[in-house]
Amino acid sequence: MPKTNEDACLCRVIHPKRIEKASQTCLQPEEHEKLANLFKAMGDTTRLKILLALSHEEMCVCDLAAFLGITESAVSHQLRILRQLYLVANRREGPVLYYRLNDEHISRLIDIGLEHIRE
Amino acid sequence: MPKTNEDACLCRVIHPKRIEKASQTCLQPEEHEKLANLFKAMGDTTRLKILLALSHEEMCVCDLAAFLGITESAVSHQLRILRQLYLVANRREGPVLYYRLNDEHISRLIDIGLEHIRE
DNA sequence: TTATCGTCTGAGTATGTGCTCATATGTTAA
DNA sequence: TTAACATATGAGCACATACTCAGACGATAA
Repeated sequence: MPKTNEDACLCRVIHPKRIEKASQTCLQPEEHEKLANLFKAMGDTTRLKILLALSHEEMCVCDLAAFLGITESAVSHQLRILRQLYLVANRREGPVLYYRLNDEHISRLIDIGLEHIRE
Repeated sequence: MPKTNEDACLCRVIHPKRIEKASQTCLQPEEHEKLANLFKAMGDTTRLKILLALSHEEMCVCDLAAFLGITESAVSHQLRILRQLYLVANRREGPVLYYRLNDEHISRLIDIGLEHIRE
């Protein structure tokens, strides 16, 4: 059994020093949760389509529903999630709400994600 | 009712030109699915902790289980998902498998995600 | 005011998912 | 070979979630 590393534990192959080092990478619990929620929000095919659609031009709920082929209610539910996480923002023009990406981070995340899957 | 945009539809507030433009942002279905799966994989708190832990040094399943406080089985299940999406890679040393991040994209995604939530 | 339209929200439901447990696989040492 | 250990995998269950439907809310126009 290889115990080549001097920091290996005696009982099993556990490396206390590595675990200590790993614990330094921990985020604050709220930050960790927020970061996971950000990726989770982008990890749904419908929401990802919305983000891609908004990456070039703002659109209203009607547009998005017609584009995605789902009800406006479903779009609204998803937009709520994206709004709460500051992935999208909106602008009112009369009764119509126009949604857009909130900042540049979203497009950058998508670009890097695409780089990864195309590697 | 505002129909300020010349491309607004008559029936409702639907903008055909915007929808046409949005459809140009569509990815190939397999790519779209892969991209969503990538973000979905990073959107679970357990898997995100694993990725953060591996961001500085490789670790074996034992290490990760001890670090996360969950069973090795649970870790193995999550590592399988991360492996299949090429988020992590492993290296065998005797009976022990050491896991590491597969490439630089993962760290960059995490960094940009952190920028976003800290904005 | 009322009527209409765009959007939002709560309830209900079907599907997805992350864990535990038990077992299988694969490697090393005796 | 057998035994021990590290890891992987399948089944089952509890919980999360994305949709539809029905109705509410908010803005505009008559």
